Amino acid sequence: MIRVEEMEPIIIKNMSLKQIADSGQCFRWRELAEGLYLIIAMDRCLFAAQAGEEFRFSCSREEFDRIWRDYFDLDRDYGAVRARISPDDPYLRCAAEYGWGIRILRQDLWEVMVSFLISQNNNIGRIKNSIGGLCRRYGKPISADGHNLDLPDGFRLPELFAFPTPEALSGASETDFLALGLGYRAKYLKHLAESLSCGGLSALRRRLERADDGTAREILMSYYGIGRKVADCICLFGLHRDNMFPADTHINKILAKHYKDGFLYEQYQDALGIFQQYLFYYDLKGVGKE
DNA sequence: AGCCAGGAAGTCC
DNA sequence: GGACTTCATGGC
Repeated sequence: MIRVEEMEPIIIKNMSLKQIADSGQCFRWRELAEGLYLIIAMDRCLFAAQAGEEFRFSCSREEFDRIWRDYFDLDRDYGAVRARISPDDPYLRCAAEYGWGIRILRQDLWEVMVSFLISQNNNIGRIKNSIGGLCRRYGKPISADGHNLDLPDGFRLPELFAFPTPEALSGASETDFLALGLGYRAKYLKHLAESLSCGGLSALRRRLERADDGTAREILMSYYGIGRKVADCICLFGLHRDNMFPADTHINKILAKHYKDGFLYEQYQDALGIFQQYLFYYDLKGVGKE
């Protein structure tokens, strides 16, 4: 068993590493062992171990408070959010109870854009493979030095790579992306990487930050290959706009089946994205059917 | 073999 | 504005 013991263990409620890893919002977490995850984000790596509400992290306390507390969205009380679900909404209550440990991570905007561009009409396993390939080919190596890990004999850590920059990806061709299994999305990524290279990403970020939700969606949809659903995913997962409610095949199926009389969009304002994740995960795991 | 996967663009009307 | 088709590709 691998031991992670740099920090004193801390207690976190309403968080399940396994549920987050399986929730389809991030595609690069890796389960190294039961309850132990390797997380790469923001050009850093982190080893995280969970036993009940007790968590151990491989970074210093200072780094955790400065970087990862925000990444895990720990300043939001998800228990209070769940308590807002209407008593007359039994399906969402069940979904939220099932996915009690899901949180909306504060991920890097560019990584989210690329990830959900690739996600369209695709399955999560293949999305993970494609993104993993992109990082191996075009991402900068990351070191796990400084992380205090007690590794069992013979255990070898995988090579770690940062998510590739727009500039790194714009150097690749559509054929290169096809070889990584991107399919027809290869040309979308080629366009996106080129238009956001050389300062384009920073400019976009600034525009999005001062745009309202509708405008942010429109800006994102103006890019080749980004439609309504992907734009909403980028707003939710890349900009942490918790009132966005991306409707994919799972959500549409749920709405048609269990919400023929409507969904409480107004009442659930500014928590819609979290509730969407509960519903998505519930259906993804096959619990919510029938 | 056909259908599905965290859909979007193109092409009709 | 819709409805319908096409787009890659692996898994079941």
